[in-house]
Amino acid sequence: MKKRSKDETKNTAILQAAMKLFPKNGYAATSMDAIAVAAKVTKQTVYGHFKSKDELFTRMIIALCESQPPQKKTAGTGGKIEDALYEAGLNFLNFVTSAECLAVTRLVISEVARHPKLAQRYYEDGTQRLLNVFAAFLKEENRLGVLSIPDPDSAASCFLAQLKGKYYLRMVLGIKPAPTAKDKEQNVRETVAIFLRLYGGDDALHTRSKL
Amino acid sequence: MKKRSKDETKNTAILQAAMKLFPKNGYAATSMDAIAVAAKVTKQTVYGHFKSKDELFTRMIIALCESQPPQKKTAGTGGKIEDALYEAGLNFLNFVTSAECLAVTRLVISEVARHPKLAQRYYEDGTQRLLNVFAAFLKEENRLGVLSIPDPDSAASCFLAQLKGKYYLRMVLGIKPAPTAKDKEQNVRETVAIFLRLYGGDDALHTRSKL
DNA sequence: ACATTATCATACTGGACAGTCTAGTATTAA
DNA sequence: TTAATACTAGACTGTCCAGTATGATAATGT
Repeated sequence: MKKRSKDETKNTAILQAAMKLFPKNGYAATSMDAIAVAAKVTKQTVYGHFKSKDELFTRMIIALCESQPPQKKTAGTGGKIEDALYEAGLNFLNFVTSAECLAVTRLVISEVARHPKLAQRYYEDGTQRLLNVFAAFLKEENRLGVLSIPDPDSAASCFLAQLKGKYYLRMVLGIKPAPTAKDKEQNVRETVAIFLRLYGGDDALHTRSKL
Repeated sequence: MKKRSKDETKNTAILQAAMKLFPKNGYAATSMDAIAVAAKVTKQTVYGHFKSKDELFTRMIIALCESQPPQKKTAGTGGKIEDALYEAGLNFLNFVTSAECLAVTRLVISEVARHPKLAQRYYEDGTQRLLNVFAAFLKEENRLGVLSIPDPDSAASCFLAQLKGKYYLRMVLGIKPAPTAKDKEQNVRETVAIFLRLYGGDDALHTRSKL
């Protein structure tokens, strides 16, 4: 059997072109020709690597999901719990409201009817995972005695809900004026304050010990 | 000047066909022919009433915005504030997670890039307005002495954020299993509890006086 | 009554685009 | 070296669809 393997670099070039064009223009308005051009490849090659537009779209979204960096844990590093929550919250908010993330989110939402499994996957690999990471952080703080939250999963959900609540839908809908960096910081501060009022308990507990 | 006016019933038939088909299939996948058929009208007539697909789409969304029923006020009707919040919250949540509302939301989101003004309008006539109504409700309760919330707008935003936080994105993305009616009720109860812990102050205040 | 215009019915145009085909060149496993 | 396969280049097919054209009929304001 003589078999030449397909060029991996072309494959990723095609995927990357798709990652650029689909979120920018939407599924229908992105042509396979345009993707081929952007990937500097012939249309034939595109069809050699992906058997249809639909498959390319699907694999592109999956690749995006898998390329999401794992959120770093910051539990138990000393310092005030407020600061840790603030940092985690700001990271989260900045991530989900970044232009790229918003574009992909809109894309996935627009294809919910035709690609329900993709939406499911996107949610699990995105929102769900971040929720779990944050809940794990809270549990760790619980264990360290810094916090004492009866239901960390629920609290995590509450925190992230509050965080996104104010600006997320606005930004998905592209409402102007867009919130500034200061707006977001303010939002995170308020959210942390609310969270601590709800779950912080005694003020003396808010500073984490090293052990 | 002799002028025959266009048939109003045809106009609304076309709009209604558009309201049915666009949210169901999306902009690109809804053809003007299909709309004409659904409206029991010729394509010519469609173009007689709306000069392009784009205009029909735009007017359809605007008509939807305008047809949204004003949320009823329930301030100062006696009974516990918890119950009033619960009722308002459940109404809100059921409304925004109804199949029709979700479909339109997805549609507007999918067209953000091409119709930014429409998204703006949709937000203002939808979310924004409900937010204002709820804030007005809180202010009224403030005035009646039932609540004493320093910043009712912020509190309203907080309440609705918390309400949507848990299930809204899930439902926009069509994540299965979909939350049941009981799930939603539970969610509203939790949200009311959180709200009252944050803003309720003294427990004695939670029962509203008739005056 | 009459002219204007809405509506119907149906055919047509022009463009976009998914996917295929052909034919030639380059690469690489055996 | 050689046979298979990837890739290039570009033409081609078939379909879908927005929007127009034609030509006839029906409604309506004057």
